[in-house]
Amino acid sequence: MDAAEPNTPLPPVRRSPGSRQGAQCQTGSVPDATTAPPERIGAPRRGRPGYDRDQVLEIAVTLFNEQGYDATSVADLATRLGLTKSALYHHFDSKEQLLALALDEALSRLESVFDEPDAREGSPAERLGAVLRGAVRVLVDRLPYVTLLLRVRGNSDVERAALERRRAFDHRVTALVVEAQRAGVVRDDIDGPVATRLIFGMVNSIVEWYRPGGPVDRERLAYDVVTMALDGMRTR
Amino acid sequence: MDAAEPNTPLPPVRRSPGSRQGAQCQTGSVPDATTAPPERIGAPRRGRPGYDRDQVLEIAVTLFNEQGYDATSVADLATRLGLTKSALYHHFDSKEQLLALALDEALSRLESVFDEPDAREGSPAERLGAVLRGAVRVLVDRLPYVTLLLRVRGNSDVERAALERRRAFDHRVTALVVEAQRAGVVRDDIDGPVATRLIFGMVNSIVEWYRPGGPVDRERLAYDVVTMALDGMRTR
DNA sequence: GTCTATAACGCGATAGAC
DNA sequence: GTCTATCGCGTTATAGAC
Repeated sequence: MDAAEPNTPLPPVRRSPGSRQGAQCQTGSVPDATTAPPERIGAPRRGRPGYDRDQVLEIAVTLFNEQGYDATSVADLATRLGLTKSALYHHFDSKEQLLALALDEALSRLESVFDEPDAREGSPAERLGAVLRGAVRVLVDRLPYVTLLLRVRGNSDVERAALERRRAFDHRVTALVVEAQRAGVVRDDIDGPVATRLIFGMVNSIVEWYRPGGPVDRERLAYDVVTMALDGMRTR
Repeated sequence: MDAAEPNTPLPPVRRSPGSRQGAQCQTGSVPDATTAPPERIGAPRRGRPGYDRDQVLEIAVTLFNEQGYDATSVADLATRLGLTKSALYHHFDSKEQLLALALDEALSRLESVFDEPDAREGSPAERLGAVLRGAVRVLVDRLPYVTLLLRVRGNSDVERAALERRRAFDHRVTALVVEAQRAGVVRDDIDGPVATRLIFGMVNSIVEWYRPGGPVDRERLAYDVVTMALDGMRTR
């Protein structure tokens, strides 16, 4: 392990519990979906704040992103949360479960993009635009989760399952691109799958530099990405 | 460290010595470019193939990409090369030096893109296109090196220096984009730096899926990337 | 002199006992 | 919760083979 960022100063952890956007529809298959009471972990026993499950998860994800999943020990996590390992293990089965929950959060959100009305109606190009816009919003709103997802390299069963699900998502977008090509609204001199991958490269790269609270507005970014993807950079 | 892959069963270690894929392509202007005698490491003493420095480096980089830099031990490397740790240490100062050499290789190649004639003459848009095309070629020709570079997160001085150099490269491209905007050949309704980052996202994502010897041709890819970056996906 | 092998050092982290 | 044994890591010392 290296000296990376020894002790980052506890980023703003706040998060509204009921902020699940996107028609849940039958995308279902979201195992936990904690819409229940915000149970406290690490109770206010000695003036400590106490976190709910979502907050614990988000802090874990942040740590995974900072140090890498492997390099993050459960002890690190416990320290950051101000409680003991055993307390953590009382609420979560394993470090890998935290990873699985985080990846599911990112994937569920991404998949729900297809359920939004704009993504289901209109021309292929319009639907493609809606999906891309939705994806950008998910990236921005769930930045640490998607960041973690995009760094997964398939080093375990959990990671491989996430990669598979991500691929399925990509395929759905590719199908949309190909459909748009057949409809004549998207150039067909570029291979559909290649074009789709390049677009995803563009969208996904957002996690590398976008920081909430920074100068770039979320909606502006979503618009710019779709515009650049569809219309390119050259003056039209 | 985690259980992920407890003890990977030593993947197919053998590798034919002369299997350097990807046209060697003397893109020129490569600083070190050991054009000297191909000194052998792990001499043919006992029927071992023997590698030159570049080959050792490439194998190291491949391992770093497969397992991660931290998770790759010098012993792993030695095993893969069919020699002992100390033999390795005779030729290289440290594991980190291997990393530094690899990152320098990637960065030097990328920087040299600006030196090519096409990148120095013509309109801003033309030069931008040339730089992007050159960058794609470097990515493809030096895939493992650039892959490693793009995964660097600044966990050590060597990594931070590489990040700094990479940022400098990005700034030069951003300047080109802004220049092209002022010249009126690039849309100015999108923030130049944002657009540049998105373009880089597109270009850099190539390392995630492109595989030499696959169905996608290098020159075709370079053309497609520049076309999509400048003209977008929509039918024109 | 050039290269490689055996052995071991020092350090950090992890795991188990208490 | 703290302490301690242990292990694996990058790295080095020394010396033998070409």
